[in-house]
Amino acid sequence: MDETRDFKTQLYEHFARIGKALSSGHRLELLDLLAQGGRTVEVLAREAGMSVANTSQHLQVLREAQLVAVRRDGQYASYRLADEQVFRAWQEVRELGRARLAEIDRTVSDFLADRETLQAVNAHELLRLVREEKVVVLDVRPKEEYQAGHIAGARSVPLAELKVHIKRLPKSREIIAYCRGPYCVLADNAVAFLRSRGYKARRLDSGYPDWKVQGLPVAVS
Amino acid sequence: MDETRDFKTQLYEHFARIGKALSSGHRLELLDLLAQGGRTVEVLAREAGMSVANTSQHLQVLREAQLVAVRRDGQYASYRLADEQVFRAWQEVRELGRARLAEIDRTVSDFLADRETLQAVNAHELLRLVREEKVVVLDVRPKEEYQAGHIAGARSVPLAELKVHIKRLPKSREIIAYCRGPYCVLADNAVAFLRSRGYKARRLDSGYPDWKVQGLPVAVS
DNA sequence: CAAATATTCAATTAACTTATTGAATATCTC
DNA sequence: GAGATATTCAATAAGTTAATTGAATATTTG
Repeated sequence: MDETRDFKTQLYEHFARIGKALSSGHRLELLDLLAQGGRTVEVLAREAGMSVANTSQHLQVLREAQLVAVRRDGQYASYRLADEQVFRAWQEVRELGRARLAEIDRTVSDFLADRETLQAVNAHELLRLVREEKVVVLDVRPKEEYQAGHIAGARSVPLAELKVHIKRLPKSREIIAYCRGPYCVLADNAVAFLRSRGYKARRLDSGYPDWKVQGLPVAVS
Repeated sequence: MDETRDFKTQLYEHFARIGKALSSGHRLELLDLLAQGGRTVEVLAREAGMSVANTSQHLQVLREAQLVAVRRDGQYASYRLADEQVFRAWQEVRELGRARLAEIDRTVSDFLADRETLQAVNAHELLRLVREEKVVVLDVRPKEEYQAGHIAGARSVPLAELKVHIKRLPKSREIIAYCRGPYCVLADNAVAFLRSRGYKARRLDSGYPDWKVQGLPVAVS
């Protein structure tokens, strides 16, 4: 029965390829960006603060583990998540980290001192508030990410445009901002700005990909 | 805003600690064993075919990532999964591998040529069959694992005892065998043996931890 | 077809991970 | 308290991974 041992070793070694792909901070950041929609190498490199060559190499690793797919588009290579299950695996790792690694909470509250006062709304509460027309929902990600997919009924107001757009927001209704995910700071900044101007505002506790993967209503344009 | 970059880098680096813990075949095998219940270092080493020192080192890595917890018990150190979420993360990695890595299917069908003919039952079908009292359910894992927790209504018949126990099984009802997980071969062997003796038998397509994590009825004794 | 742009590849270096070995520690048993 | 057992630790050697650099390739634009 030593064949059984070889079989097991080989099998777990295969699964470990997935783990290896998830074992670098840079690669997780790339996956998290790709969860918002496809992107070129250069854009990914800029957004993740890495060199293009290094980004390309990490993308090769993700591609070998079949977590991302690439489509050549003229002179650009456009990468995207291979499928939604890849996001779910990253989400599971993220939630496990949040639950078990105290350092994560510490890092977050060092950087975002007022995270606790934010009273973030969860996805199901938000769905109810939207249905009852009690809130205005703002997608504060870059416009291209909104166009690639957004929460049904949300308006696109990239953080940079919020200062201008604010005049068109009602003070009578609460405003809910969301962005890429629970650790994305765009929504925190939006909420802080809105509150400083006397608006009632909170953030969604997760992000667009989390909303989508739960099967909640989305729109594309 | 370079502080934001540092914050992100640090945060993703923390999450990558979880990925790193999942990036070795040996460690995944240890987690999969621990999902059946707590075990000592020596037992883990024997079951995973590793040296005790090496097993201990891998367990330290898992412990630093907070995926396992240890309790000293006299001269033994007993390791267990830190919580059920750890199993879910491993399960997600496992399912992602199954869905995306063709090598996994190939490795399985090379070793278990008749996997396809097995017509495995899924958890919800099994639950229905049990409720309707249409089947006999056999837990073919070692007795200690049955005692640490098993599917409600299942009988403990470790594979080695099946030859003796077979006399007490009805030919009129179908027999469903299950073991540690979808890649555990104990249930395959049990089904092959039962069929060779003229019994109607199938296996559960997953294992005890998968059943439990779905919230289906379990028993302990 | 030359120049510009986007991406990948290959080579290098530094840093990290793994398995092995043997020693150290800690608990139990007599 | 001596001997046995279980686990961890420390040191080593071999193997792997990461970031950087500069060159190679491939596509578009003029």
